[in-house]
Amino acid sequence: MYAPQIAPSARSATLPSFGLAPATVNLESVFTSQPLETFEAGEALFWEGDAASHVFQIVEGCLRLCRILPDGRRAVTGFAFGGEMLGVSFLGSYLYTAEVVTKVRLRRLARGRFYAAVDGAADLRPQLLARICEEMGAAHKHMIVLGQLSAEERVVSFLLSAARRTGADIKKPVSIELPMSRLDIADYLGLTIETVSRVFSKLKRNGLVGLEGRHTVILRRMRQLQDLAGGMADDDELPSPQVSTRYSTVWPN
Amino acid sequence: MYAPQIAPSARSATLPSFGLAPATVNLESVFTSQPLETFEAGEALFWEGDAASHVFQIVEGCLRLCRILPDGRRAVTGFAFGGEMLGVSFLGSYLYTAEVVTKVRLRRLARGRFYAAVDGAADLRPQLLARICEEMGAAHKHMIVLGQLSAEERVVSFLLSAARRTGADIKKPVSIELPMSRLDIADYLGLTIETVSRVFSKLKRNGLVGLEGRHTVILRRMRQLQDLAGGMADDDELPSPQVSTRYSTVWPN
DNA sequence: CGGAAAATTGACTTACATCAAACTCAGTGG
DNA sequence: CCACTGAGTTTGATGTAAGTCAATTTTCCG
Repeated sequence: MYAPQIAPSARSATLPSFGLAPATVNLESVFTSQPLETFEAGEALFWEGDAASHVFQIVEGCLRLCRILPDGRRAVTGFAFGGEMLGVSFLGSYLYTAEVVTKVRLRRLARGRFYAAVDGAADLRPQLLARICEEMGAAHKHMIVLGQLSAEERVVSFLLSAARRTGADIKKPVSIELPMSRLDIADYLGLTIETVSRVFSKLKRNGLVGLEGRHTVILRRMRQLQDLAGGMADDDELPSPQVSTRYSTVWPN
Repeated sequence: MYAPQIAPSARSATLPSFGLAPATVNLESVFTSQPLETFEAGEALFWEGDAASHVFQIVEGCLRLCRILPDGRRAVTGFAFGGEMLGVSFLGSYLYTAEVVTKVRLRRLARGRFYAAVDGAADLRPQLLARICEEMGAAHKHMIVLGQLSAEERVVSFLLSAARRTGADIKKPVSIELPMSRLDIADYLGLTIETVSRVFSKLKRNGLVGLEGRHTVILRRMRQLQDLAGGMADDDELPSPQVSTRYSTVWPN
């Protein structure tokens, strides 16, 4: 899992709904009447510790989610992209600062209104829970990456997560965009810039990836990359599509 | 936070509900008609990857929540104690194996029934969300511990989290019980047994803690311990008691 | 008690961090 | 259009926190 934020649930967007699916409404529809806002690179959507006043639906762009420790160290806890929601799983205040990496277009809704809307629609409640559960799964996975994997394993699993985000077949070479800086990646993976850079260089030297400019990586040897990921390559996207699409009014399980 | 599982919400249990609080039901009450089960040390409650069939309410005891990587490495993603719930934030299958550290007494409920019960009571829905948000906050905190803190900082922040669990005043010396083994702690903190042990010894040598047997630690110099925790000592237990107790029928914010 | 598992301690190694250049490249202005 | 600039990145040399390997020592349970 690339971003610990609520995943875009690509399936429900891309699959036709057949005759079966009664999916009357989906979570995204809650935002449809909200105006589209734009944030430029460098701006902050909200700050860690701020009262969590809104829930956001990212339409496009990339955000960096981070916290600063008292002594200045920075932890990037995740990235958020178009199609995801932000701010759903916070209690009173935001857990992190959300900063724009590349120009973001989004819709927002006051938390109270968001929850009221979801709470009022029996269809939506299980969808919200499912989203949060996905986010939880991502957080757990990242814990393991940070706690158990070597530098190389961390970087490779990051690249593979990014690849998976594209939706492309993960068996075949893919070109991925990494809009964030090396520092962002380093702070996300609990490494230094230099270490991230050295792993990139080594992967390139061994022909596993190609680097084009600062922000695009071509993953070439998918099999070998999988092997280097130390077991954090597989198992995302657990096979449970039934929740979001087909039986959307039913609680998980 | 110590355990990434849903916190016991100590306040709602200990505070009187005054006249104001209309709190008709609380989340725990959903389990009251379920029989009390017992699990002995070493048993597993469920396994990572199993279909997530039940939600558990831990009455007493301690559990270790862990995942095994393909190559045998083990990650302990958290511990669970009496008063907490387990299995709430899973989609289709359990994200980790739950193993009993010390004899556990619990009640369980089929997930479908649990969610139906919560979904049917407008009072309970915000409570469930609040619980999951707390769990999310704990997961985020642990990410930072694993990604940014030194060995000493990790161990100290672990000790302080354990101290906070006791509910005692965190300014004054406390004696804490650590029922889990050093290996469990090491795998939780992304360190080795030896490193954990060395940090314990150093803290003892410097008079910051006392060690009595394998499982009890006396925290003596709270101020200095706080300083060594590298900024992960404070800020749990965010001031948002309103959700669970006083306005329990209202969504956060 | 005795014995095995758990924990501690010590000597040594290593993966990653740190410090310090050099290089790249996207803007900007001449 | 190209030189200049500075942030971002890569590369290299060196340092160090934590890991590994290997004995002890402690604990606790029968």
